Amino acid sequence: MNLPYYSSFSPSPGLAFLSLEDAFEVLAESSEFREMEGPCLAFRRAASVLKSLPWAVQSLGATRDLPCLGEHTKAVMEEVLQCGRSFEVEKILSDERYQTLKLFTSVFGVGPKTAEKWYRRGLRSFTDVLADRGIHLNRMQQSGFLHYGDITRAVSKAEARSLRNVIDEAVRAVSPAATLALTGGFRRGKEFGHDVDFIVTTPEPGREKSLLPNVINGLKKQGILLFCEYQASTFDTAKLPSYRFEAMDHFAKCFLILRLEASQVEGGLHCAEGDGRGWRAVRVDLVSPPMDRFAFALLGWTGSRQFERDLRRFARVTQRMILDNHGLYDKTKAASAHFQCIGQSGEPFELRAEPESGVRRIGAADRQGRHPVTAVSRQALPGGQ
DNA sequence: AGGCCTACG
DNA sequence: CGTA
DNA sequence: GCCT
Repeated sequence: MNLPYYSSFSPSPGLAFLSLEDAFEVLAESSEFREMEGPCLAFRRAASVLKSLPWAVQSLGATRDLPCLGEHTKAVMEEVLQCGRSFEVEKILSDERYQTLKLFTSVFGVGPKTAEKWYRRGLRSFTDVLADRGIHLNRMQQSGFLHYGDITRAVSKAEARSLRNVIDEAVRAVSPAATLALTGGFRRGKEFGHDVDFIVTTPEPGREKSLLPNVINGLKKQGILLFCEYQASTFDTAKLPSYRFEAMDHFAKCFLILRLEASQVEGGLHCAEGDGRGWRAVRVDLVSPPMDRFAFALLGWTGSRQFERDLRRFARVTQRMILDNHGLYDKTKAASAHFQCIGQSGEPFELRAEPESGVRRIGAADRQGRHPVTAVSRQALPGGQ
């Protein structure tokens, strides 16, 4: 069986052989910390290929026709398959620099560069960082440390459902006709996530501009807004109606940290042993596209990250199209410097690979393996649900 | 030899 | 630089 | 590091 190069298109129950997958994730992370972006991506793809398989790899021969697995990754696999461990991976895991950078980058707002900076200063623990007078934490990092325990703890499906109610109430107070959709990992059928993503849109044109700020204000008045970074949309039809592509930048969105009350969660909070607070902090993302862009936003925000990468590269290289969260553009039908946008005026768009390309149209759940659903169709559009 | 998703704050 |  |  031949898998397409764009590996995360494949079905993927992916329960077994976590150790192989984890081995590549460690190698990817290590590459990232050493600023080797190429190898990092290659190991991520290798991990993604393994995750996408519906069976457990038990011999090297079974990986013969798989993409993204080359000399190095196969050598690691042979080691793991034979003795259940890899010398290279264990060396990385025992490395002080790797351990420290892994710890630092687990903080919301701290990436590889900042982690590296702190490491070079000789800092090795959170205590070291917080005690260093020479370190200025930005707003995001302050929140990251303040809510570290809560933010790094998984969010349950029950907590996501409860948050849906909280957001829905705040949205409905602003625009009763608005549509709210749960996206991200929970839309892919996951039981746990690290945050909760929503798309909110209103049928009243132009209203989406004030929608999010008003929702944020509502949450603030409730006293449950712990962190908020709001990004206004740069979309402006009045300015450049004919230059759609360049005018299209980004939808309004916000990264939030919300206070979730235990009393509002069916079955209680997913919290630490002996936590008597009765609430926890949760990362929440809201994105608010104009209604005619709902489907593209949903496609872009349903993920996973590797799936989005593969899908966009596939659109560009194989289909000669450009895909982003706003639309799909046909490069071969470009008028001067601009592209024609596909799938406007409400008809469902399809980025459907033909059978000979070895790729099929799939649903959100297929992006990590569960029941089949139609990913992008009329049913996914507001009013169709 | 050159690319690796794309776009924001 | 960081977020998704 | 893997692919084109």
